Amino acid sequence: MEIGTSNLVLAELTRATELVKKLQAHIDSNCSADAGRALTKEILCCLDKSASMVSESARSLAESPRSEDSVVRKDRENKCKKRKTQAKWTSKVRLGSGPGVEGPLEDGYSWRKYGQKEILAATHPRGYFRCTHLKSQGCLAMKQVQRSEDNPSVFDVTYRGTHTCQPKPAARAAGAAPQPRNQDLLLSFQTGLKVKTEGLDSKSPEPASDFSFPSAPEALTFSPSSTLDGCFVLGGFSSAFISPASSESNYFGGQNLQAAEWDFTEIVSAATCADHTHSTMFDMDFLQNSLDLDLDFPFDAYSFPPIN
DNA sequence: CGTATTTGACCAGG
DNA sequence: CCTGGTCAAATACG
Repeated sequence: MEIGTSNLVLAELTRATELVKKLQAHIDSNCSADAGRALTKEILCCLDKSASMVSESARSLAESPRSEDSVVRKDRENKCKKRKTQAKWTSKVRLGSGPGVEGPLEDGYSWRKYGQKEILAATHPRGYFRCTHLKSQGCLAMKQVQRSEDNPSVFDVTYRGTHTCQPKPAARAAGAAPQPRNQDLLLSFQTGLKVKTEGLDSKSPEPASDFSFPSAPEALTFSPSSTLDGCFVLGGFSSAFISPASSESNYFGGQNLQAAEWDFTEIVSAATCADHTHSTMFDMDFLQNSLDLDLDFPFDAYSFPPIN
């Protein structure tokens, strides 16, 4: 198995072990059944992730054992790279609108809508947005927004990519506090916060057009996660991925990124087996986010010289 | 008049 | 062939 994958699996197993210990402690001190259930869920998820990592790794090895193949494959991927790489979404956040506010919350960035699509399994269409500064600054951040099925005042927002754009100078009114940036949100996820403003107010009847996003300036509400303390172990992951991803020398660096790609895809998809209100997946998504920056970064983007 | 949104067409992947 | 994601022309907005 690949080194990176082993690390990931190891991290998951280690985490599962820790959780089992915790569960044992809970049982010994006959704590609440809820806490126990939460732990059990966590553990199962860990094991599930590990299992899928292992099976995916095995499959991958069987499919492309030789390097020539991967060269060919890479070539092909370059042709249809767009879909391939962009089909991966990174972080998911549930946002409710504030009282009296229609539409999703302002997250501190300016977005331009580039599409809307009726989704088969959803009653409400999905809106597609990309950063306004895509052209001016090559900012690749995107998001997709969908009104929740059960609670119309809640929006499921899925982010992809990291903002590389600078905050608009003009938009900074003198003395105004900086708005929360996406990175901050992600960091919050990392530290175990969850973003969920659901149920603040649902007085808003459906707007005439069932689905509209008049942007309204509104602060995000953060609530400390009530889930497990120290809910995620970053150790194995950071050694395997965070450092390379954050090291500039590894940009466009080579096949290891290719390999890392499916690792993360797998992880993220596996992470969705967790209750989506749980902060774990945000941690995962955070990692994916930083990697995606590498994979999706256009070579002509500002701030990075083209490769020779 | 420049910028943002809307919306049907188009395309890739499954 | 179906679906989700993106493009781009037309349109609306400030």
